[in-house]
Amino acid sequence: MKQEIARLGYALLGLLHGNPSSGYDLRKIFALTPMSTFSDSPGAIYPALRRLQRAGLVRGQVEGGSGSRRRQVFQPTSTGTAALKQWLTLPLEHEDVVRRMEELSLRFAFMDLVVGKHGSVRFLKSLERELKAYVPTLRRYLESMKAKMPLSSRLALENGIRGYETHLRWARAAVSAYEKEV
Amino acid sequence: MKQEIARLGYALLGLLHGNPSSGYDLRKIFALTPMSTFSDSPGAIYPALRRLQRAGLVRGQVEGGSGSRRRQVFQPTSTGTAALKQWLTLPLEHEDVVRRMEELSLRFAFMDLVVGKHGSVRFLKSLERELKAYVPTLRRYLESMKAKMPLSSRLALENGIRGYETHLRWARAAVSAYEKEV
DNA sequence: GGTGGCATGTAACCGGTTACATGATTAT
DNA sequence: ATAATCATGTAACCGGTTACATGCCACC
Repeated sequence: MKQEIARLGYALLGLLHGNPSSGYDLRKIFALTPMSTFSDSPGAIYPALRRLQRAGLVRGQVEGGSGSRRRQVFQPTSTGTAALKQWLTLPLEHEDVVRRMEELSLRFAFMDLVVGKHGSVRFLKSLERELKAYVPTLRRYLESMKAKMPLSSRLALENGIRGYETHLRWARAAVSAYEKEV
Repeated sequence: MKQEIARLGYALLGLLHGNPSSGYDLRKIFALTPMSTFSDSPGAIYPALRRLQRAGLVRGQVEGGSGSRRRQVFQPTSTGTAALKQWLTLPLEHEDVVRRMEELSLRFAFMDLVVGKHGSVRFLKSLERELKAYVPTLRRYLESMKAKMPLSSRLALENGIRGYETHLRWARAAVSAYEKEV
């Protein structure tokens, strides 16, 4: 019963939260908006919705009347919302920053609506803390290794580090944005 | 025979190029360097090496003498190097930037050694071209949607855009780095 | 003789990719 | 009528995750 939820599952839960949608609607989101990091393939989305439904995390209701392939609109159940909230409030760990930065971005996108401003700011501050620690270790690694690295490898690493530095600056700016707001 | 090669497969081919290593060596690279976006799990690496071997892309030779679990060092065959080169010189497409930016970074890291300065610069210029086109479309999307988006979603998108802007600035700086060099 | 590091492997499970397939409704 | 779009589905395949397992060697 307590099956794990995959990334796509959380993306769907987040999108459905406060926005009941059909599989087709969700596909269009993935196809036409910057959420296009996710695949809009039916082979990904419909099975994912079924899994969520079987796990009792979303409820679907068929719109209109006749026909075997009629539009079905999904929305999270209370357990679904709880699972989403639990995911959003998971403590941020070093590994998240190293290997799952995109997932963190996704989590943050849903925060306001589900866990509110406080949750969002708490998240940003722990992200800031992790990045503040991580960036210097990357810089040190680059310094100690660059003599032995080919230029493109060095530059690739530099690119990665700049990415993290950008995230860090962004996190600080985002905290200010919340402080300014209201 | 013409099986597709997964990302991990290319990562291994790239690391082995000019650097014959054992599975264990490769695991340590993934565990201890900024290549840690890849898993260092034996369940990922050893099967991947076997696949490459079966496909004739790497050749392994057992070091030392006795024992059933003796260190085995792999290196790319000429077909392996050809496959790597082919991957590295694949034309850069819009979809790569949208959905596979990390893969592009990985590709670039191996460029110098395999396709040389020319290949690296060509890659950077096409990356620059793609990003120069993509960033404004993201900015426009944000402008047109931000009124309807919760703050955290807006900020998450802003984060993504800044990431791409950073990549763009980096690509330009990287081209200069090549021009300055020799 | 026991701990820890070196070194390699396997198997169950699961989710995404790709490709194929169906059928209703709307627009030309 | 027929093409396009709405809308949902399935099945084979494949690779990564997780967990488990084996065995050698060095050192204390």
